[in-house]
Amino acid sequence: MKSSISTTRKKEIIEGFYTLAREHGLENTSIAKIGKHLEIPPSLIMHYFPTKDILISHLIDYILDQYLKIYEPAIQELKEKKHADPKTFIDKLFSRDWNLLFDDGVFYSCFALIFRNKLIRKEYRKLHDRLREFLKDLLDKDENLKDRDTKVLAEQIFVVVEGAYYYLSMLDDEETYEQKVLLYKEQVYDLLRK
Amino acid sequence: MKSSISTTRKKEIIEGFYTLAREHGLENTSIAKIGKHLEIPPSLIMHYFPTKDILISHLIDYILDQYLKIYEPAIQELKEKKHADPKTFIDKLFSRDWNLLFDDGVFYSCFALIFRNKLIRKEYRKLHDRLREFLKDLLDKDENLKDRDTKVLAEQIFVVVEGAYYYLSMLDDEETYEQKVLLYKEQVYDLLRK
DNA sequence: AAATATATTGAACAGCCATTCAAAATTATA
DNA sequence: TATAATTTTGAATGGCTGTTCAATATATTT
Repeated sequence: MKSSISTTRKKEIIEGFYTLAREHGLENTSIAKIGKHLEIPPSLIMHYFPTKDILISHLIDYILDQYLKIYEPAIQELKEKKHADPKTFIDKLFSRDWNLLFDDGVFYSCFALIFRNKLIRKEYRKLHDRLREFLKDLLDKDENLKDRDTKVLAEQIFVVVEGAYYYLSMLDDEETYEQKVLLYKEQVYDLLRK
Repeated sequence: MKSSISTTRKKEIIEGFYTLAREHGLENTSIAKIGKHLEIPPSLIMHYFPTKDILISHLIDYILDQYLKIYEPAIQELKEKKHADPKTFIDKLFSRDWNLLFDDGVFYSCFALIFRNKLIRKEYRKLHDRLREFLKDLLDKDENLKDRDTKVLAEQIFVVVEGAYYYLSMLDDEETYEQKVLLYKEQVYDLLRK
């Protein structure tokens, strides 16, 4: 129980930060605004996060954690089965409910920070490498792929997924969106059966 | 000649903005700082760009223009030839000198704005669609691809390219970088000969 | 040369920014 | 219950933000 107030307050602050960043953008979210949102003085935020840089780096931890959590159910589900069909996972990757859980705006705003902050860059890299490794493990369970280089394959799949979401986020038209998703999904399937 | 001072000043301001954004980040670049950098009062900047939003939207025009310019030599060169080898173009896409001409940090910072600004989103989309259309035209000149859906193919290629650069920007290690580039390039080649 | 339009200056603005600090309230420890 | 540690408050800071405005300088048109 010791110092659990501290823990929950920190969590509360980060989540408030995330909420406001999602609504008004990362660059428009100040410590004072977070304070007002949570009905606490800004000095309390500074008490737990001595500088804004530190606050931001914790926001990034939170975001990357959330990002990973989206994969988690699929990961869990598929770990239990001995041999799983990667297609189930691919479908999840491209399913709509994914994006509903996660705000790409904040994600890319934070991503833009990797170019001037080595630590943030490393954190992003670590996350992406972990996802690739998981997919590799998954592919290794598929007998059809047993003579394939699954590490390379996992990488190629994620490159398509990441490029897909990058481009998809520019689209306004629902119909076009769905149509492109199908296309990219097919592209990943092709990689699997190559 | 009429009102050419206005034109060059505007250009100067935008380029100064870009330079500072590249150095210190978009969110850390203020009108006052641009003024100091160019040795002009901030009010002169406001004279040409009435609000910061307008200034930013012009920066984005500039960036997307630059982005397109990277492709231009290749586009020009290949347009002249009647039937061109797409591989030459792909190689250019993955060549190192590309990134030297362009700052991904500013590009992705601006990209993050598409999520809360429909106009910016549209501009980004337009650029990416133009590049896809160009590549399609290029692929259409290749006889080996004459029974392929080149529009789809161009899209698939760019998805790999964009996903590749997204992931590559997280890497610190030069050697790993080069190795991944080869891998992604191979992935695009596979699409061509599929 | 006068009148008009454009370009540039510099000072000033309120409002927000991250951050500091000392004091108070609350909780845990002895 | 006294002491110590943690949590919370509220007021204050200087510096930076985008923006306004009236005045001046320079260039263009009449």
